[in-house]
Amino acid sequence: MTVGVRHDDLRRRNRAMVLAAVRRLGQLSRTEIAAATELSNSTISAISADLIAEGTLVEAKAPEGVLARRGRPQVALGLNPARASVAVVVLTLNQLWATLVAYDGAVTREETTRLPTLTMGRDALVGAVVDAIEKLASGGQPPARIVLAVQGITDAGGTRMLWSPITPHADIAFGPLLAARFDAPVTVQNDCNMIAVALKWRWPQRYRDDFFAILLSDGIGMGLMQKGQLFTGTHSSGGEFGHMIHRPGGALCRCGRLGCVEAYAGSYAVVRAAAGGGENDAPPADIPEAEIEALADRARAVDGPERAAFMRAGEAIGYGLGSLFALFDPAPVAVVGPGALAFDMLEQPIREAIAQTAGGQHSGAISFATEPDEMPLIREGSAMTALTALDEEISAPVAAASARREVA
Amino acid sequence: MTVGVRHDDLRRRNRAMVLAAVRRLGQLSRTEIAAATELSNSTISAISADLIAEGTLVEAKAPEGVLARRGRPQVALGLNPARASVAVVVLTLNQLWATLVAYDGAVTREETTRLPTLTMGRDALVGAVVDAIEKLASGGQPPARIVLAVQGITDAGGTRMLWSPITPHADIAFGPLLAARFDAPVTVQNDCNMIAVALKWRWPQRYRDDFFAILLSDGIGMGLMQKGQLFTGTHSSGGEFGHMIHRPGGALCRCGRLGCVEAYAGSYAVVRAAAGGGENDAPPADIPEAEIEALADRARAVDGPERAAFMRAGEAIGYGLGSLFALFDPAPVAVVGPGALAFDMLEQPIREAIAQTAGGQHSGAISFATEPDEMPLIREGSAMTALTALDEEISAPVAAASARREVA
DNA sequence: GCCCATTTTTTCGAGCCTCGAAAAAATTAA
DNA sequence: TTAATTTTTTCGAGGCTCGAAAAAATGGGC
Repeated sequence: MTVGVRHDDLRRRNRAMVLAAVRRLGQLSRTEIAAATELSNSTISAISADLIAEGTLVEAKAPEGVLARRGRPQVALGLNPARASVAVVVLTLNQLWATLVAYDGAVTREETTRLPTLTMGRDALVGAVVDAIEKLASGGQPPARIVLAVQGITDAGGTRMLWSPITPHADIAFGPLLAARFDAPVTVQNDCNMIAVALKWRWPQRYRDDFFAILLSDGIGMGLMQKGQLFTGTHSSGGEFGHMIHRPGGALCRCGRLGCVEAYAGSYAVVRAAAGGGENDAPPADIPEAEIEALADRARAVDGPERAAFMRAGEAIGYGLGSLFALFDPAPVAVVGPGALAFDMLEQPIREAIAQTAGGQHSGAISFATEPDEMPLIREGSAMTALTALDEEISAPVAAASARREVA
Repeated sequence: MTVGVRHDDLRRRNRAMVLAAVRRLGQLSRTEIAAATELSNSTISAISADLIAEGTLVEAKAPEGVLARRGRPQVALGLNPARASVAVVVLTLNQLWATLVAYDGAVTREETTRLPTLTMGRDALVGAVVDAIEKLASGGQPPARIVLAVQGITDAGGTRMLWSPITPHADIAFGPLLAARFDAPVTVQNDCNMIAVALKWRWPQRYRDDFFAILLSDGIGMGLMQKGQLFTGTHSSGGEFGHMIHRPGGALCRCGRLGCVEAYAGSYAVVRAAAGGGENDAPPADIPEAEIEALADRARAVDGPERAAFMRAGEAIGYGLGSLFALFDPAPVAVVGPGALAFDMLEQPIREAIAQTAGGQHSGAISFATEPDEMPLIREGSAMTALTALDEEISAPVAAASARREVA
């Protein structure tokens, strides 16, 4: 049950700390690493020598146009891009985005493929992912890790996609299938969780330990950072904000249930409501983005059913956030995805709704930021997820590394 | 930012592991501790010698009627009750429960005081807590730690009570006040969180890493264990399940807002609804338990407004749980407090409501257990919270301990 | 009763790891 | 060219854990 700390763990952890510092802060001298990790210079000297010998870190040549001070110049250490590479695949409705990322985080190769995800067979879908990764890796070193980001629900272990709106097929074990094919660890991740990870990397001062990332798109998703950790469910990717119940017995949701937040705030729900249809009408599928923008323009111009639809969407999101704040406490919110383009209409009803809830006590202090383009975030978050996992893996084999060094 | 692991941490952590193993599993021989912690016998020998020399552990004399095997008999180590004691104070409506607990977890002294919490002044309330602890500690060693459990919201740091239904006074800094008076660390904890802690200690196989403890009383509270850790908000004790919004603009809650779960499921809400009053009537205060039992009996006997009130309560709880499950995934639920006595009427509407939600996918697998008496759990959870914090504190001073040993 | 088998616990030396201090290295300023 | 300065490495000390061996403490069998 409770497991003691062995002696080898110490080195492993400190190696991990060094890698984490370099990954987060970029090129750092040994002295700077010592300051960041609070380890002694001698320890950093030893660890970085190991990491350089292994090819994990490299000494940067140019000290950059840094003003030359007196004394021995610092030599910056950086992640060795050639150390390994990771593959990121993002699967969305009718599209597949594949990216190869070097160990230092630089994007090496990118491919985008269109494919009919809603009508494809299960095996064809898996095959498409395999093909994409194969194409990425062709001619280069095989990826050391693979992250597949999907809309929908994944399992907490990251081995399978349990359900996704992009395909009628449920419970696809992408993890084992890809791992067997490419002989590398694979994790399947929820797209919104990757957005949250990316926000933290990209704007660490704004999105530090606690924040909500709400994806407003066809569906409604959420990624949540709590106490510096990505929040996940106990069995699944969790955080299904869009399927919290806003109005019991209310509007028909794409998931088949009634009254979910998404059934009011998903773009299909807005389109349905604006069209004046009953809230239990089957939701329209695959709405072109242009249609929604036209709807938003109309809503801004005229106080008609379109505007009412956006107001109802904002209200649903606001009440949902209020319940969320009752559980997690208020924190900054990032509104991501196409829906962010209509946030000017959503903000007021959202704030009004939150003010009606327990989370509204400090409603003035709740800050919203918008980011309409979600794809770069999903890819960046996935890449960082893969790379930090790789860092952990690289930190482990102390025995192997020191043995190799002795031989040399 | 990222901080490396120093060498001293190693011993400290392993000492903590040893204490945790003995606390969780009871009297253990050195060999058993080694097995539980996965540390070597030699390490356990060294650590336990230190802990015994400090007076933290003691060798148990009687090997109990354990069947005598061949070989050197194991000598069990246990927590030394005289090592320290902790004080637990539970503040509820009109009552104060104080308990002194020895280091091994045995209850040494208990006191219960009645007091008019709703009408008392702020200082009088603090004074009552001080008096209770003074009385507990009189004649013995001063408590090494104090835990104060209260209904309502506390801050995440455990220093203050932000809001409680038992008093009109908000934001009382019990922590600093008591700490200054008794020269010991103090934490202020939410009662439902303490229930969750207690459930985990008392039935570790049933309530392991993930479960919900729902307190059904005058108000509705929740304690939540997620991934083995007590869930708390980022700024407050969090998990205000009772104030998630069940029906936007719905029934008037004790908190002043409309449509909270508690406004349907708190006992005041059930009484109000059963009495046929409007759902926006001011909620009745301080309902005697007998009245509620009579209401429940009536509801069981006749299909009238009383039964409808319980059904509506169950529905609110069920929808709330459904939203909770959408975020955290389904997990076992413990229904604690007086409301558990009416759970026979609540279960069906709860299950029906959950089945209407995203969390209902596995609604058959969701298990409920009831525990009508919440006070023993609150006290036990508070005591274990104090004692495990003390264990951590005791694990730290390695340098001091070994220095002392050298002198001897 | 005595000796042996058996199991627990302690002791001891080896191997790592981190740290502080001192030495070495690599510059700029004078 | 030398002195000052800053970074990095080296070296020895001190801790910690571990495995193996020794010591301790008991029951079983003759």
